[in-house]
Amino acid sequence: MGYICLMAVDRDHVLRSAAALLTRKSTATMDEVAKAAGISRATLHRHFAGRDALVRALEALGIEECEAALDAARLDDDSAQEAVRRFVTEIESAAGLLAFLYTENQLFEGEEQNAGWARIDARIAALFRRGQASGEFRIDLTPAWLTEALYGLLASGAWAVTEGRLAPKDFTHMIVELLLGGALRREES
Amino acid sequence: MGYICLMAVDRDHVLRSAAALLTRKSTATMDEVAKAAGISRATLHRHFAGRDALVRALEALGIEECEAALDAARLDDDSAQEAVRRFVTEIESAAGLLAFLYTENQLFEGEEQNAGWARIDARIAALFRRGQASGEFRIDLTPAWLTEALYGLLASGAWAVTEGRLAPKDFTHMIVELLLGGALRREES
DNA sequence: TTCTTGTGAGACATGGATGTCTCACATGGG
DNA sequence: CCCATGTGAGACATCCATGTCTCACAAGAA
Repeated sequence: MGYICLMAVDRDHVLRSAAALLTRKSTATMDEVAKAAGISRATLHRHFAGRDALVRALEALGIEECEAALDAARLDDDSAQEAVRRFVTEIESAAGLLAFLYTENQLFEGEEQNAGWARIDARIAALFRRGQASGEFRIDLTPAWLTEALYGLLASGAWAVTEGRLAPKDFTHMIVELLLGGALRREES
Repeated sequence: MGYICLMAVDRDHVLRSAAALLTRKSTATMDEVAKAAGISRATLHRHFAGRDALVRALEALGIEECEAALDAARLDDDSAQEAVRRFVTEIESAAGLLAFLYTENQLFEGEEQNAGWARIDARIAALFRRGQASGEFRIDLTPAWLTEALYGLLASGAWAVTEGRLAPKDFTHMIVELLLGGALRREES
């Protein structure tokens, strides 16, 4: 009975399809999500009890990918600047999902959010703090704000790509360069 | 008969209340919007034919405030850098509304968007282009991306403020400094 | 006062998304 | 072959936001 594996594969495929669709149209119907995954609404419902469960699962997936990217980026190696660069590179494929979850979180309002985000926030903020401590980053921009700004830029970048205003290949460069270097020209050092 | 004026005042008040509410909870019900404005749902309906009309009116208000901020910022005066600073200062009070409209626009999908945004995009992009031409701004970040990033940072800043992660008084500084200077420390010039 | 006007409250129908159910079918193993 | 399992299609009830309507009330003008 390999059905457990089969279920898992299908579930993941459904999740990926849903993420791809909801990135483009955050209000997509369960019917549309099902069609996008190539399954019927009934089967979709067998995997996820309801829309809420689906969003929660997507949130878990987003957190998972985010933490995987943080791990892969080796935040404690060499300079904080390079670590940021690596992280954005690693997170690129999940940026659309992040953008969806970023706005979705806005309307959770009262409810407590998944603890995973707090962990992720802490790791990213710690990275910026390390950069400040080492003298790489300026200290008048708080780590919390830099973290928030990074999310915002990732979302902006993901949307700009889906709407064709930004070439996918420029995604990482545009985000990292703006976040780290800003728009002003540097004096040649 | 001063009723026209009275209507206009009420309508504006309703619009402001709706903007404030929808900034915090973008899925708020017509009922909630009415309560937030201190009127009944029936009266709200007398001002705006439906939710769609309300959102359109908010869009028009956002465009109006945005263009007013662009005018007030005198984009063609002195350095592009200072013009950006002035613009962010001017737009601060409308940033929440902008953030709401920014995400709302994501789900317009097929429909053509209000031409006002194209005008605004063009003016902001032109500002960044001027900065590049004058040598103030680096040329590897496209004006279109800088414009997009500015929107993203304004939205991130507005949300961070409403959720208490950013002090309102730091709003302009955090956004402008990150956008223009980036996170890296500058060598003292 | 009387009439007009805007409003609030509520009833009511509508539409759309959702959740649940049944049933027929296809596939794959025994 | 026969049975079990997962699936698709569709019917169905339900919920919720929305849009429309009526009616009574309060405030202001004539």
